[in-house]
Amino acid sequence: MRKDQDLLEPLLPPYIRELNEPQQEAVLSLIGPVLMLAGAGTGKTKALTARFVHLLKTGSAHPNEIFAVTFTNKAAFEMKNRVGDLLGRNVEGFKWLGTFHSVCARFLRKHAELAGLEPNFTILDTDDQLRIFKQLIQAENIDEKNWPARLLASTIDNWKNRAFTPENLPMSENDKYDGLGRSLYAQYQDRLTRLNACDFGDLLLKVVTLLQANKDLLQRYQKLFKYILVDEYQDTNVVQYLLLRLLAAGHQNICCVGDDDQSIYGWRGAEVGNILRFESDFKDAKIIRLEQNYRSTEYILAAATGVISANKNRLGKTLWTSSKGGERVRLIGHWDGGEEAIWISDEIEAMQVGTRGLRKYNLSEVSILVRASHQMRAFEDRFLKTGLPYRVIGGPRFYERLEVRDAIAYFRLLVSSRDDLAFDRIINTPKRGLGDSAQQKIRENSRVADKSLLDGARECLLSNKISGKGATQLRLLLDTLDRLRKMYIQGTISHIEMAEQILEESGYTRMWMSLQDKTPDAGGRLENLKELIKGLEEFENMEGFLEHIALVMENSTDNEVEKVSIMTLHAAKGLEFPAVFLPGWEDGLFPSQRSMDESGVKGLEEERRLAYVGITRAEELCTISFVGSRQVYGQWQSAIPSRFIDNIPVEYIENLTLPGLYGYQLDERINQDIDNAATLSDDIQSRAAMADVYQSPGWRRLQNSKKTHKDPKVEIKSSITDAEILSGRFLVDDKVFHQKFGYGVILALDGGNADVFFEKAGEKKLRAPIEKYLILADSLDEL
DNA sequence: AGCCTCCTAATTTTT
DNA sequence: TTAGGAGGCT
Repeated sequence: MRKDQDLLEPLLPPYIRELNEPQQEAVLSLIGPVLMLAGAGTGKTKALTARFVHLLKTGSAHPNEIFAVTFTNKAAFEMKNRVGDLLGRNVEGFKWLGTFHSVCARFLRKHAELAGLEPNFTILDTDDQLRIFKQLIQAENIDEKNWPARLLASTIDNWKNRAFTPENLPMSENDKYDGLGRSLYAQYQDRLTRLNACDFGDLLLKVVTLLQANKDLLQRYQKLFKYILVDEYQDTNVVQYLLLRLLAAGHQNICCVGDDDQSIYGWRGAEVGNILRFESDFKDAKIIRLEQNYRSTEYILAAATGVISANKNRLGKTLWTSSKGGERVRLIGHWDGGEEAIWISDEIEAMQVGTRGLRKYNLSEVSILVRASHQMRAFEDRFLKTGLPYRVIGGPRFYERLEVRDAIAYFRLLVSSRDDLAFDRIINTPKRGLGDSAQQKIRENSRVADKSLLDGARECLLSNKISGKGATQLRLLLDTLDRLRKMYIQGTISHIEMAEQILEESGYTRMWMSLQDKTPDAGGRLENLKELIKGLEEFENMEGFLEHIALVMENSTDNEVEKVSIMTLHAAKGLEFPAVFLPGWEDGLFPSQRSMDESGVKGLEEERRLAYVGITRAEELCTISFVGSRQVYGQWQSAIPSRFIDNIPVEYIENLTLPGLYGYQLDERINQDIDNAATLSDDIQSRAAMADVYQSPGWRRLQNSKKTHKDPKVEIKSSITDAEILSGRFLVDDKVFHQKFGYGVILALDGGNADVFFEKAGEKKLRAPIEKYLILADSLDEL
C-alpha cells in the first residue's frame, strides 16, 4: 500500500497530498460504500471536504449530483466554506449540500403537491406546534395536567423520528399518551395540511414516504444523486437512515463519516446502531479508521482514551498523536458549587498573565463545559461580579424572542395567507379591539366555510358579524396586508420595504414605542426589530428569508471581544479550545442520575461518551472539578466524585485539590475513628499534612466505597431506609454539626430531609441522606 | 385584559 | 430555589 501511495504521490492534487494515509484512502475510494470512523480531532471534515472536491475534480459528478448532508447549520456552513476554498468558487448554488432538514425542505418544496402541500408551505417551530397541540387537547377534553401538551409533542416527534405515520403506527405504540396518541397524531397531521404547514419531523418523514410510495420518483433521484456523503453518521435517526438507504440502494456510493464514541444524542432519536450496523447494511463496505489526532496533547488524549475504554458497546479505535507529554489533566475538588466557580474564575484571571508555569491564555482560548445548563448560573454570577467577559453559547435565540416572532408572523401572513397560526398571533397584537368574542366569530366562520382565518375574517366583515371599532381596525389590517402583498408580488416594493411597511402600518412598531417609558425592554425590542429588517437584506425575497429562519435558528455571534465561552457539553461537540474546564464531575450530576435511571447502562455509556467529548475538546489544558456538596433545587446534597474520574489513569492526572477538600465525607471520618474533634469542627488544615490526596488513604477509601456502587442495571438507590432514619439517628431539636455550616438545630424532619437552623448560616433545607453530612453535636463532644 | 398568587416540576436540544 | 404556567380576581 505504502508503495502505491508513493508512486501516486506526485500525481495527487495538493488537497489530497496534504492528507495522511487513511484520510487519502477515504478520499480516493470513490466507488462503493465507505464508512469513515473518525475519532475526535482526526480531521474528518478535512477528509470529507476533500472527498467532495475530489468527486468534482475527477469529473465523477456535478455539484448537484452529490447529496451531502450534515446535522447542524454550523457543520453545513463550514463544509461549504471549505469546499468553496478548495475550489476557489462560490458554492451557494450547490443544491444538495446542506443539513438534512434544509435539503429535505428543498426536495419537499419541489414535490409539494405529491405530499398534499403547496410549495410555499410554512415550517412550524416548536412554539407553533405546542399551540396546536394545546388546541387539540382542549377539544378532546383531556386533562392537561396529567397529559401535558409537551408530552404529546415529544411522543409524536419520537414517532416521526422512527418513521411512524398515523397509518403505520404499530399497535405496540397505541397506549402512548393515554391511548389517544394515534388519534391526536392523525388530527395534528390534518391540521398541518390544512395550514399548509410542516413541522421539522415532517420534512424528513414526508420525503421518505414520498420516495417509498413513488417508484419513479425514487429512481429518478437515485440516478441524480450519484454520490452520497453523510457527516456525523452516529447521530442519524431511523428516518434519516431510511432516506439514505433509499437513495443509496442503487449504486451504493455512500460515504458516511462518524464516531460511535461521540454519539450523544440517543435521547432525541439518534441510533448508534446505524453506525454499528453499517457493514451489514452495505455489502463490501470499506471501513476506514482515522486515528491520528491532531488536536490534543498525548496526556489529554490518554485520559480521554482511558474514559471511553470503559464503554463496552463500541467499534473501537485507538487514537494516537505525534505530540508527546503535555500537561496532565488537572483535578480539583471544592466544598461547593460557589467555591468551584470562584476557583475557576480566579484561575482564568491568573491564566491571562500566566500561572503555574503555564503559558498565557486569551479569554477566547478558554471554555467551561457543563453537563446541565443550570450549572452555568454559578459561573455567570461570579463573572458578572468580577467583570470577566463571558459568552454563553446556545442560550436564548434571536428568532425566539417575542417581538421577532410577532414580526415574523406578519411576514408569514403576507407570504402565505393560509397561515392561521400567524394570523392568530398578530390579529390582536397590537390591540385592535378584537378580543375573544371577535376571534371566536372569525374562527367559527372559517370552520363552517372551510377557509383560512384570514378569509374568515374577511367574510365576517362583509356579513357585518363584527362591527364597531374592531371592524374598522380589522378592515384596515386586511387592506394593508392585501395591498402590500399585491405590491410585493407585482414587484412594486421589495421584501424589505414590505416588511418595514407592515410593521409600521399595522401599528406594531408604534405599540413598542408607546411602551417605551413603561417597560424597560421596549427599546431593546425595537432594536431587535431593526436588526431583523437588516437581516432581510441578505436575502433576495421574503420566502427565502422565512425558509432561512425556520431552519436556521442560530443567533448572531459577536466575536469582537475576547470572552470566555460557557456552554453545555452537547453544544461543545465539534469545537476545540486550548484550555477547557469541566466542572461538576459528581455522580448524579455527571453521569446524570436521570440518564442512568431512565436508560440504565445505555444511558451511562452515553454519559461516558459525553465525558469523552468533553475531554477531547481540550488541546493543551484540561481541568476537571467536583464538589463535596451542591445545592440542587434549593436543597443541599452531598456528592461523591464522578465515577468517570476513576476511568482516567492516575498517571495522567495532576491533583490540585487542597488536602482534605476532595469529596470530603463526614460519615467516612466517623467510620474511620477520627483522631480528635478539632479535625471536625476546625479544619481541613489539620489534614494538610497529607501530601498527595489522590494517593491518600482517604482517596482509596472513597474509591473502595464507590466500588460497592452498583451498575444502573442493578439500580442505584440510597442505602438508607426511612425506617433507619426514623429509628432515630436524628430528632427534632437535636443539636447537629455540618461540615460547612457549622452548628445548628434541627427544626423539622420529613422523610429523610431536614430543616436545620444553623447559628451562622441560618435556616437550610438538607436533603436525604442527611447523615451523609450531618452529625449530632453530642457525638462530637464524645470524640 | 392584566395582574397576582399558587402550584409544580426541574438534563441534554438541533432542525 | 426558581421559573413558568394556570387559574382567579379586579
